[in-house]
Amino acid sequence: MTHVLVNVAWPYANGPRHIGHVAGFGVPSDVYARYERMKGNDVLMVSGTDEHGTPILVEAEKEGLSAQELANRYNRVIAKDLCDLGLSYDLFTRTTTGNHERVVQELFKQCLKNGYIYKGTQKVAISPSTGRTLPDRYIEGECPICHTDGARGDQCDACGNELDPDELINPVSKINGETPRFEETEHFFLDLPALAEANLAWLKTRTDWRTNVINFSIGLFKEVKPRAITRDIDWGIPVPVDGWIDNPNKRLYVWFDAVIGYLSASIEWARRFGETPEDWRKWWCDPSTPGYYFMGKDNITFHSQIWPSEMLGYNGAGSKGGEAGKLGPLNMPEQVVASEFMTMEGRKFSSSRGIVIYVKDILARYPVDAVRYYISVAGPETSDADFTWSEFVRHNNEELAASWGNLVNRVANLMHKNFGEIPALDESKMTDEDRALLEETRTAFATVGDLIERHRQKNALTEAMRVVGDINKYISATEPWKIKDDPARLGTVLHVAAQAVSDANHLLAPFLPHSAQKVWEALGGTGVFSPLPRIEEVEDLDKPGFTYPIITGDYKLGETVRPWASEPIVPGTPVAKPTPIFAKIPKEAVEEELARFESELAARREAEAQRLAAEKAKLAAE
RNA sequence: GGCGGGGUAGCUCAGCUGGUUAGAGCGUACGACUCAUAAUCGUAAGGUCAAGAGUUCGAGUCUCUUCCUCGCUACCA
Repeated sequence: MTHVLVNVAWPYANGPRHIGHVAGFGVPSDVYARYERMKGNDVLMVSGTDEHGTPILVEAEKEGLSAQELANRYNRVIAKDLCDLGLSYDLFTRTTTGNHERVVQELFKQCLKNGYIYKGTQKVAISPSTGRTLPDRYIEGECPICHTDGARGDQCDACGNELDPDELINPVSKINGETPRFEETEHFFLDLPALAEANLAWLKTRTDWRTNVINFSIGLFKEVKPRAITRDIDWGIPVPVDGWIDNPNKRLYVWFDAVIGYLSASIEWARRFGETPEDWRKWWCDPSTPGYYFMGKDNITFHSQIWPSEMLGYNGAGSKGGEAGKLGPLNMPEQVVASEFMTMEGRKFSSSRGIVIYVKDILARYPVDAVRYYISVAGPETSDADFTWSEFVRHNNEELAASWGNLVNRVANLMHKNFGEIPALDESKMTDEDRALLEETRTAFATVGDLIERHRQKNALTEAMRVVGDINKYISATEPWKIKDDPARLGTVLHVAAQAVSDANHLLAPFLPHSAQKVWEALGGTGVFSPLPRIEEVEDLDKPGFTYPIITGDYKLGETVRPWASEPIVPGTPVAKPTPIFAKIPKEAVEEELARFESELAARREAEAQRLAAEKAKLAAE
C-alpha cells in the first residue's frame, strides 16, 4: 500500500466549532494521517467547510449578512481553529469554490444520464415571506395524534410518532412564526432504490468496521426511498439542467453537494499542488487505494448510503447499469470511521443553551496538546464520552506532565549534568534489564501501530503510555544517580533510557505533534520532527477575485516526517539543560471553568426567557 | 414508536472469535527513593461483571425476558 486517502467530515459554517466536533472528526483523522505518513505511505488528507443549506441562510439573516458573507466569516474562523489544533490537512477548502461547483455538477449530470437521478414532484412547505423551502424541522405545531403542542414537522417528541409537516394542526415556522404554505413542486430525486442492491452488497463486504457503525449502516437498507436532491432555495449550487440552471430559486440539496467535497477537494489539491492536475486519481481511481472517512455518528447515513450511492450512480454500477463518468470509476470507501458523541459535564452539547466549549476558547487558555491528549485518551471513540474539566486537568497533570514530561526532563537532566551530551552505549556493561526495555520499545511500534490501523486510538495511546511508565520504572530500578563512580555503566543506562524516550516520542508523535517537536529538541535533535499545518490565502482557481484561506502543509517522510520506527540516538549529541515541556494546570482552573460554565448557562437561560417574553408580548399585541 | 449503543472495583474505562484465582489508570492506605515539574517506584484494601432464566463440561463473554441509561430517527460531528 502506498497511497492512503483520509477524508474528514466537513464542518458546517454556520458558527464556530466546539470540542465535540473536533473530537468526532478532527483529532482522530489527524492521528491516523500522521501515523500513515510516518509508516511511509503517501497520504492525501482533505476537508473544508460545508457552506450551503438553509441553516446558513437563517443564521445570515439573524446576523444581517448575506449567506456568502456569513460563510466567509465562519470558514475563516473554522480554518484557523483546525489549523491551531495542528490538524495536518493537505487541503482544507470550502464548498463555495468554482472547482467544487463544477465537480458537483459533473456528478449530477452523469447520474442523470445513467438514470439514477430523475424528475418528480414533492409536496413541500414553503415560507410565504421568502419563497424558500422550509425544512421539516423548522416547522412546529400541534400533534394530530396526541394533541401536544410543539411537535416538530418530522416527529412528535411527546408521543414519538413520525409525522408529515402538513398533518400538523396550526403549523408555524420556527424561524419567524409565519404559517407555511404546502405546495407540490418539481424536484430531482436520487433513485436510491435502484442503487440499494449494489450499495448493500458493498457494505456486506466490509469487515472490521465498528459494530454499531456497520449495524446502523446495514439497517438503513430495510426501507429505501428515493430522496429529493433539489430544494426551493436561492443559496446553493445551480441545478445543471436546461430550464433549471438559470432558475434562481432552485438549488441542489446541501448534502448532495457536501459529500462530493471529498472528491472536489482532492481535485483542487491536485490542481494546486499535484505533479499534474490529474494526480488526485492515485487516491480515487486505483482500487488498491483505501479511503477512510472520519466523522461523528450522525453522519453515518450520508457516508454509508448517500455518498456511496452517488458514486455507484456516477460509476453506472446500480441496477439500471450505465457507464462511469470522466472522473471515474470512483473508489468506494474502505471504512466509515464514525465516532460517538461527546457530552459536556454530563449534558449534551448545545450552542444555543450555552453547553459548549469552543475550540478557540479552550486553545486560548490551555496548551493544544493537552486538548489533543484529552480527546485521544478520553474521547467518544466507540461510546459516548463526557468532557469534564476535572478530568481534563487530571489527564494533563498526572499523565502528560508528571509521567511523560517529567520523564523527558529527568533523563535529559541526568545526561546534561553527567555528560553534557548523549553518552555512548558500552555493550559490555549491558544487562538483561537494558535489553528488555529496548526490546519493549521496539516492539511497541507494531503494537501501537496495529491499534491505530484498526482505529482503536484510545487503546493505542494507552499502550504508548504504558511504555512511558515502564521507562520510569527502569530508571527507578537502575538508579543512575547512585552509579556516578562507574561512568561506563552510567552512560549505558542513560543511553538506554534516552533511546527509550526517543522511541516513546515517536510513538506519541501522531497524538502530540507539538510537544513531540520539543522532546526531540530536548534530546539534542534539530530540524522538524513533526510538521504543523499552515494557513495560506489563495485565489479561487475558477472564480477570479474570490479569495479564501486554505490549510495545507509539507509532510514528507524523510524531510519533515520521521519514520514509524526506533531511530538510533547519536552519542556525542549535545544535551542542554532541559526546560519543562508540559506545564501543570492549576487545580483552581477546574473551579474557574465550572463557574464560567454555570454563568454562561444562566446567561443563555435568561436571554432565552427574555426572547420568549418578547414574543409573547408581540403575539398579545397582535 | 422504530433502530442502535451502553450498564464491569469509590471514579473513568479495557476485557477479540466463551476456558485456569476478572484487568488498567486515577482515588485511598502504608512504605521506598531523591536524578526530575513535591515528580517517580513498590505493596495493600476494594467487584455476587444491572436483574432473572436458558444453552454449555465451563459465560462478564452466546440466546431470551425485564429494568435503567444514552443516542439516532434523514439538513446538530
